[in-house]
Amino acid sequence: MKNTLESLLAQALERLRSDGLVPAGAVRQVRLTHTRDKSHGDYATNVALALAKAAGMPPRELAERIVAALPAHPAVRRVEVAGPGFINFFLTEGAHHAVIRQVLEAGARYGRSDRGAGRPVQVEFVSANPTGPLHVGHGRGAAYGATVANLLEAVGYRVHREYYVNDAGRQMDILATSVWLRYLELTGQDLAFPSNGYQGDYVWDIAATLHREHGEDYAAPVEQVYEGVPPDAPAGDREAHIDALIGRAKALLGDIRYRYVFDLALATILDDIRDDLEKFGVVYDQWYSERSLVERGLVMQAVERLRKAGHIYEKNGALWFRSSEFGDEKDRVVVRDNGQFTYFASDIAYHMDKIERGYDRLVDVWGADHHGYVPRVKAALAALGDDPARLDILLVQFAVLWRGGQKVQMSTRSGEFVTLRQLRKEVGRDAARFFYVMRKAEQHLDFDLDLAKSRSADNPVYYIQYAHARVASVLRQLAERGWRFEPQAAELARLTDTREEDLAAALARYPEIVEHAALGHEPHMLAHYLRELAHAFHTYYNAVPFLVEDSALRNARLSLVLAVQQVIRNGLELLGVSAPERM
RNA sequence: GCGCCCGUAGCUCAGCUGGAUAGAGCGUUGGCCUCCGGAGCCAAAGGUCAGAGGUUCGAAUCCUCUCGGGCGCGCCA
Repeated sequence: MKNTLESLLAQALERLRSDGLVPAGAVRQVRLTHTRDKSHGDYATNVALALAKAAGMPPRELAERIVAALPAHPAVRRVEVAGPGFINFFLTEGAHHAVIRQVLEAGARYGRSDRGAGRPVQVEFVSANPTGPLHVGHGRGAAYGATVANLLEAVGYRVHREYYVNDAGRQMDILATSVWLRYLELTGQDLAFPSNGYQGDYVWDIAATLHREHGEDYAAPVEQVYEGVPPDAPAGDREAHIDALIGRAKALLGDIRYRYVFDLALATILDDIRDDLEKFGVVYDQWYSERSLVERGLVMQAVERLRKAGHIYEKNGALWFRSSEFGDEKDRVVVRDNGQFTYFASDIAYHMDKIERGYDRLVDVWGADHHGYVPRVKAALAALGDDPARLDILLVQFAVLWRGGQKVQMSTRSGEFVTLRQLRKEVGRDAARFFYVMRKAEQHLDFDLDLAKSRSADNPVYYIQYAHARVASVLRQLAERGWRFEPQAAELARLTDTREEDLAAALARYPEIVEHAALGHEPHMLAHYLRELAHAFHTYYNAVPFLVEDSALRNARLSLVLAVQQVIRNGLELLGVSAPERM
């Protein structure tokens, strides 16, 4: 409907343009919105206000001219100029009700569009280091990224979901060494575990696997391991300490055995993360290995490309990328004085590769604490000759958990509630997925665990799901009374109650909500919409009986209610939340 | 110090990219089932949109400054 009206307006403006009244390009100014107040009709536009100056006439007068030039349309009952120069559209009753049949006919497809025209988009999200289980902080990135991906798909993009696996850095060496040290402890030796090592129980678990499957094959005397290693903090430097231990692990194990421990740790943790996300309803098309970037020489190629383009220089024995010429606040090292690539160098290569894989748009979902990193990645794309505007970096603020009116401490040490797995176990997948995307991404999120678990109206997830289940229940009642839903028998024109009109209007808005949420990367809009729709439904349910003797009216009301159910189901599907038939 | 995000009802937040009288939920107060699921509904009270300037027909929304909160500023990943 909205599109129809927009095209009518475009035609009107085109006529006025050929009369020389409005400038070329005016059509792009067309912006149609739903009215908040019913006395302003169903849709309104402010084009006349926006174009008044360029047209050189008062807004109201221009509005009148536009209305006069507007082609007639059967769904439009009346068009009027109001206020300072708004043009308000009033639709016919039939137009209001038409959406009900549209929803029922389109079913699961209702709300989807081909706006993206199948263009390929890559969405990269979570990408947490595989050095431990997913933290509750990663959960928001997971829920948000997955929902943004779903939304983009719904509006017609071809979406590729990707997880970038940082399997090549120093953190992974620390993990492998931590596992090996725990393994040495399992062989019965005592040692002082490094303060900088990974302390979690999962490290013990991996070490136990190694011990169970390979006995003492990976053992070495602790005295040899620690011989000549500089002291740990607080007496010494913890970084130097752990680096020396990594070196010792590599030396004593040799390349092959070290790599085995490393890969065992990586595979175990990655399996855990994959499983965790799958149970959270988050599935990837690809897990992209940083190590593969290095091994294929892509990192070297990326640096070489920058060098050839004249954006690399040497200083203090290191290679620097002149990112400050592309909007970054300072230049950045890509190759350290010890010859190793920095993490940033891999990231340049990774984004170069993304572009080369032919995506139209790139979406990165990052934790907001990485925001300082945005300019340098964009700078790299620009320096490589690509358009940085093709990359959208979406920053997600942290979530703070609350229980019993208190902030939940989330330190690894306290052993309190830290993993996504635990969160899922406590509040369930549906509540977790919904709560994570309830707020816009750049807003800090207060995640109320008690509320997420409560089964009441206070809890928006249950409130929405309950509306869906209630419709299912109505259908069960229908069958018990020996009736069936007969859509052909429905006389939609009988739906004249204001609550029925409100519901139909809400249904008509759904495709626009999806499009808006998708293009703006704002899943919270869909979450809010569904709550409003559920509210309109509950109000209707309480006020009007559906299962009445009058077949034409009964089937009309059932049509409306089933359409509501369909839209709730479609919306929840995009959010990754289930739509139960009974609760 | 510099940069990014945020500041809207007692609390948690929306506000459709500058529109018409700023909206929800919770909480508070008062109501509603012999009827399709009370995990529900209705109503009332509650606002200097942090503050001050500016831009214009029109600002919670855009610009500048001030105040307050969060985060970030490595040859770490």
